[in-house]
Amino acid sequence: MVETDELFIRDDPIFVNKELLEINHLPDEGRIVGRDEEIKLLANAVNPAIFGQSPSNILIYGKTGTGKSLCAKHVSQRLVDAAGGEGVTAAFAYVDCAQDTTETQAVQTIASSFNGPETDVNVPDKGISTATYYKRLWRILDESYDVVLIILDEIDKLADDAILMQLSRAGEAGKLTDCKIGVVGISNKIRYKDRMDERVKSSLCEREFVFPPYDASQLGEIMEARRDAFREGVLDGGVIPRAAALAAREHGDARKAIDILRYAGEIAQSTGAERVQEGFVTDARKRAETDRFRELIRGSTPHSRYVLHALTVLSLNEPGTDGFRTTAIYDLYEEVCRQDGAESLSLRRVRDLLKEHAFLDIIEQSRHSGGSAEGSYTRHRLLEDPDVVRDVLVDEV
DNA sequence: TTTCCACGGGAAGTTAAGGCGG
DNA sequence: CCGCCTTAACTTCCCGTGGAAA
Repeated sequence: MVETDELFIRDDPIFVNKELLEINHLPDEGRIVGRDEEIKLLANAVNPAIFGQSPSNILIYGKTGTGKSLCAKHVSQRLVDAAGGEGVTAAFAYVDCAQDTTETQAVQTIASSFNGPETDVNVPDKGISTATYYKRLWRILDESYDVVLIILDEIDKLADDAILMQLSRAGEAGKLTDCKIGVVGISNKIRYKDRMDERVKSSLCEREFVFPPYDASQLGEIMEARRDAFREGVLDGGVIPRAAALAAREHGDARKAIDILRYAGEIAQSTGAERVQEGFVTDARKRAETDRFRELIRGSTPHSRYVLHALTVLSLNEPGTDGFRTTAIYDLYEEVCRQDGAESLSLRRVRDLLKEHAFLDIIEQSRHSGGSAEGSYTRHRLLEDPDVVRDVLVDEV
């Protein structure tokens, strides 16, 4: 036990184990809720690996917070353990493609995570060519493993398909002699497959799974499993059901549901309330949304925000419309620029900025055509709550 | 059918900022 | 510290698109 220092308050009146509500906290085995079927199917697809045979390559789709990464990691870990029991040396690597967007960065991450002290291969952080990273990766794999799984999370954030091509053909091309590779791609864009190279598509998508959003009762269970984060009896009975209902109605995103729960606790903390009350949930949701959105647009350029600002104003003025066309947004955008004393960018550039927002799922684009001499055009619809966007944009100045 | 029009987006070029070896 | 190279952000030019009107 750690010695207690009287100077600091150690008795948090609300939380006892707040880590349980942090985003990177992974539940233990058996605490994964409502994904039994998915886990079984995933396990089935990679099952050959425990005998040292090639596992199927997998593509997992599903919106954020549906447990994709969680299940992929969970199944991979169990596979590695099970294979060990059969005398097969297995391992898995996890790559967050949002962080390693280029081919080189991704290979580097894979190679260094498989590399151990027992190999005589050195994988430097940088300084060698992509081809060299591959060569070293193949050597590490052949020397140390019978079979490996490579999880590529947020695979749609990759700049190109090159690494998928390399990984999927490593065996055929004779780069690897002993080791087998299984690739687990994770994407939250259902349409990701459409723009994949045909050759990659056929080999990578041997098995596909779609993870549905969680429903209210599952979200409730997920939060219930983290009740230990709070001091006993502090959490009012209505809080979790209310948060679950709210989260299920909007997105079915477990991560957001847990965020809501944490913020509700923080609101109780900061207002000095003794208990976390059901009434805190609404505010907690708003804070969760605001924080998440702030994070999403953190580091974006001023003009990127002006464009968003323009679309937000339009959405607030005419709620319920199915979107606004590019030129309407551009006109208002120019106005926003003038108010801010900034020179406006070209229409061409604004089109690209809108596309970037669409990529981040901040807005949704749809093509339309028709009208006299109007040809085809794009409509843009804000996916976020306009009030949240406005709040973030306003105090971000 | 052809013409017309506003729009979409590819290609190539410019500029400023930042990292890197010497 | 300097020259060299890469990258991000943005522009300019221009061709393709698709339905309505001629």
